[in-house]
Amino acid sequence: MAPQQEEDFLAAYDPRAFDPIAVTVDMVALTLRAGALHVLLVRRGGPPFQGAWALPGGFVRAGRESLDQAAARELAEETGLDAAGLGRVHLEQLGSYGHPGRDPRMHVVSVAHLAFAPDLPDARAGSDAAAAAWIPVAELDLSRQPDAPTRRPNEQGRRPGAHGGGPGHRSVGTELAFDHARILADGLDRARSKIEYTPLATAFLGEHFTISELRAVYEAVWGATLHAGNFHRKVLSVPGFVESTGGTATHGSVRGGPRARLYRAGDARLLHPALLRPDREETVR
Amino acid sequence: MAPQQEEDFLAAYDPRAFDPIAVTVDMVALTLRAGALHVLLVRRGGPPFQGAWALPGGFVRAGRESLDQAAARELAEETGLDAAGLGRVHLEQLGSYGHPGRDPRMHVVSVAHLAFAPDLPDARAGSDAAAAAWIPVAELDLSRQPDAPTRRPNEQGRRPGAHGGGPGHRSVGTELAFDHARILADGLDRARSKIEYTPLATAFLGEHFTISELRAVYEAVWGATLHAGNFHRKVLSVPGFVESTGGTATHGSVRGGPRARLYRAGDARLLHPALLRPDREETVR
DNA sequence: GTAATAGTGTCTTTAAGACATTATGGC
DNA sequence: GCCATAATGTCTTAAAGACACTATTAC
Repeated sequence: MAPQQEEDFLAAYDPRAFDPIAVTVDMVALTLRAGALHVLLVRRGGPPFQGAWALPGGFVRAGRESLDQAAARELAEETGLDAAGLGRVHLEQLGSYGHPGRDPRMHVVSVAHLAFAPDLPDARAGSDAAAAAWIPVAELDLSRQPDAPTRRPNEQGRRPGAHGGGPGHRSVGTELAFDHARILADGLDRARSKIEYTPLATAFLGEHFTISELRAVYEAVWGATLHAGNFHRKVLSVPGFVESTGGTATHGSVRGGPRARLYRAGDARLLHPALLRPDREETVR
Repeated sequence: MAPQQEEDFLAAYDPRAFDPIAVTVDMVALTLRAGALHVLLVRRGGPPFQGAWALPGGFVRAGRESLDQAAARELAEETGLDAAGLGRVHLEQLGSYGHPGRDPRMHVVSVAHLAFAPDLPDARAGSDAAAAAWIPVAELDLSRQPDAPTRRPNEQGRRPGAHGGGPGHRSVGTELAFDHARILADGLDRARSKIEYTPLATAFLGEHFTISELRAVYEAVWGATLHAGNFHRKVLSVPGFVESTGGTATHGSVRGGPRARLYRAGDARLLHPALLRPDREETVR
């Protein structure tokens, strides 16, 4: 911070000397239910965007918590998780969104976070009275500006009811408040690339899992089908990705087949070599 | 945002009802000078951390600019770049840092940004009276907590004068104010991985460059020496990374050799296949 | 001439992907 | 029996890395 800003700082001790900026955290919490990717949303009870879905979030408590702590607190409030439950959830910062017009009431800078959670019981209302629920990502309208894929928040909020250029055939009550469609889209992009280079796909599963369950995570997040045999060999060949528990599943698959062996997450923090998404050459340039 | 927070919002319209949180942007601006990576720093003129180096930055103007705009404005003020010059600089958001104790005066959330710039004239003082300068990264003391490499800001600021566990043999006046050592370290980590998957190493160079100059960027950012022949063939084999200008350099290298051909940045936004860093297996797990 | 560099060629090893094969279990 | 699945094997192709080699330029 530049030294002359001391003056600004002194002035800032008097909140009335500056227009305030509110700081919030918003959560993109993802989980897998019945093989489909779901995101935790709350229904807005008042204006603006009354009745629309929104990402859960809230104010950072000034002087009392860090951004990560605020995000963890919000997530716990909406999901009912305790500290032990939160320990099984992957939480990382996604990015900050601070366009002055993104909230019509005042300038709000939101620090978005991304969470990968195993399948949890139904969400409950948080400290507030809003209904929280896990919603399939595929049901949401995430149409965005065609020329700004995901490089960084360009912070152009979309108006409620304004339909974008995308195929809007399932946009009944599925538009998100504020710029939350963009935040969610950025979170999904991050999730898709994160599981390429890290073993965090295991954060969507229970402590013990089969290779097929792990493959289902990749298929849900990437929206692609993977070759079962090659995937199996690849996962086992990456050092530290998974380690065997020695056990096997109690049942075969729903449609039959041998009982799969069980694994747990290994100690690697990065995957070498990585599990690269198929067929990105076309969309990449 | 959850609906019950309407009340919070209404209250927030009166700044005195809440302890305020200040929102700033800080810049990690990197460039290459004489083959070494440099970062733009300002010398602090007043307490706290008087006399220490700090990242350039400043307050976000409430209601008047986005985070990216604030970051671009700060960078322009410190470097003297106009809009045209900024167009040749890569700018992206790095992450936000909001531990309540990171600034002793009040709770400040800083949205850090990362910039890759070609070699620029000497930095000048910004709108403030601080001296801004490009400092070799190798001269700075970036020792950090050994168990928290870079996963996300853990927001534990270091005390000035408190030496970490690293080899502190060049820490005379090279400690950064606030938590800026961590922010810079995170920026360097981001830069190191960003040039693996994107062609952004070209952002450190002029419009025309040779393959050797591009290799010098990778060597400076990664801190490793690369095989010249393999690097050359690899760069030319990645579609859209560079394209030939048809011209050649006017001189050979300082120590002799043929005149190198000139290239400019291609149209790819991601590199496929990527240019992976050598020898990461050991440090990775 | 000497030395260092630009650029290319060749070979080995590793990894990814397509496909086939065997065994197991649900129905 | 039927069929989908778990797990492994084989083959081809792509890519990375080690190394050699030629041509060119500064000094």
